[in-house]
Amino acid sequence: MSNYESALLRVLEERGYIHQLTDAAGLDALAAKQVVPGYIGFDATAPSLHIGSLVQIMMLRRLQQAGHKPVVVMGGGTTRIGDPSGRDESRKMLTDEMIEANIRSIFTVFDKLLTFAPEGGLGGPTDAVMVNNHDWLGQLGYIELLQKVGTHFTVNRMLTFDSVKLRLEREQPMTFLEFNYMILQGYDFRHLSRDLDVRLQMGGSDQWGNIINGIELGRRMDGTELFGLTTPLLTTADGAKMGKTVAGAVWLNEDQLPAYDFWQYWRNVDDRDVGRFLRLFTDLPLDAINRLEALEGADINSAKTVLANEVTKLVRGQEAAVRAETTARETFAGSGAGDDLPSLATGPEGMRLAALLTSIGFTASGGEAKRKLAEGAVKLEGETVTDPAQLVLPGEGETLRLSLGKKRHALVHR
RNA sequence: GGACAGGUGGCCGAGUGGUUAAAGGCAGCAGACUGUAAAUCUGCCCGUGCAAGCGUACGCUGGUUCGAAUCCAGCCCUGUCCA
Repeated sequence: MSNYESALLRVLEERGYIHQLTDAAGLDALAAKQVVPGYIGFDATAPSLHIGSLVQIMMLRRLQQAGHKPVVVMGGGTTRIGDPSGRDESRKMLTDEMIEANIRSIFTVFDKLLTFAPEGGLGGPTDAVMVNNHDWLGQLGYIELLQKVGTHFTVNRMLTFDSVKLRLEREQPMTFLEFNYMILQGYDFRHLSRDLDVRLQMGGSDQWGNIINGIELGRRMDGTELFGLTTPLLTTADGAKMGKTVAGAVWLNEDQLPAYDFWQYWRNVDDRDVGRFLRLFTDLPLDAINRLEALEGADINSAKTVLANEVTKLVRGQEAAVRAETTARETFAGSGAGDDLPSLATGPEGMRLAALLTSIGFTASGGEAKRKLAEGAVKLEGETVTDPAQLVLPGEGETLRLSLGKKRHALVHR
């Protein structure tokens, strides 16, 4: 491994963030002598990012910790086009209002992990800022775009990019609109380099091509030297993409996924992922991580608890982490039930078991609820129950514990 | 604009007139085993109903037929080649 001079690259290297780097020596020298504003672009297609983006967010945090300036670029403009990378199908269009609302919602998570400049300003040299690429992309006229940016791209080269090649190979359609995405994203970097003196763009490994475009563009248009860095594609040890669970994506925002479920995701990671995730997603010092990672057999469970606590603390706050852990301990260790479990009121009439399972979100349909009951997967107050028509009516002030399988638990009250 | 190929359940992919709610695989859920892990084995995997059943579903719209994902016509969409 290289011996970096700058704190930034040392940390990123040690903790496993670096996959590809355009000019390691150049960036190292720069970061060692001055503040390097660096940016990562994020999509605004949903009201929350999920943990697939957490590596990037954490990387911005490291950047700031190392004394540099994080710039969060929200793709308000590019979201209107849709990144063709990694997907076969064109993306749905969102309205401007939806995109604005998404950006506001996503900001709340960044605000926990980064120290931002006061609203509207650039703040101190290492204060984070969030910008929206619609602000500059939206003003570009088509002719202007073609003249300024389009002349620096050759179709020959664009066709060699993975995002494009993949579509062509799979004989999937790619619209001209999407084909333009890389031009716009390249322009982002160039714009930011002039406007905010940004010198570094980071991103997932699928963004390599886009990042290179920006670097090229900066060099051709302004003669500026820009740097690019990508993170490894994060898969879990068994090869799946990170961030999918029972209920779908693992969202960062509290209103998309309760803290308890968020905590559980980390508590349940594969043994083999524990060390890597601790390095990437927590601020724990490396020697502490090495100790935790070395645990074997069932002991590694305590490392997973640490992981869950630390990540939840960062993303959801200290209080949420404590609540989630307490609930987990009471639920799994004892036969009790922590009060942070999802809960549901039956109303004074009570509810049939099958309907209850579905309303609480354990099953997607009444039919599935019945099948799970028949499989003996459902427990009420620790007793296996099988009758879908059974009426569940907790007494006044009483709380019943309903479980699907070993992991999913909920509280039912009147 | 022309020729050819194609559009099937979350994804991949069989199926070319009835026994097809549609093979198989992946993903997912549950059970057993465990450590809230992995691997393995087993079951489940459109909706609704206690059930018999009913309702939806194979790009869209019509048609042929007792009966269509399967045949016919028109349309829409995609790809490849040609202009």
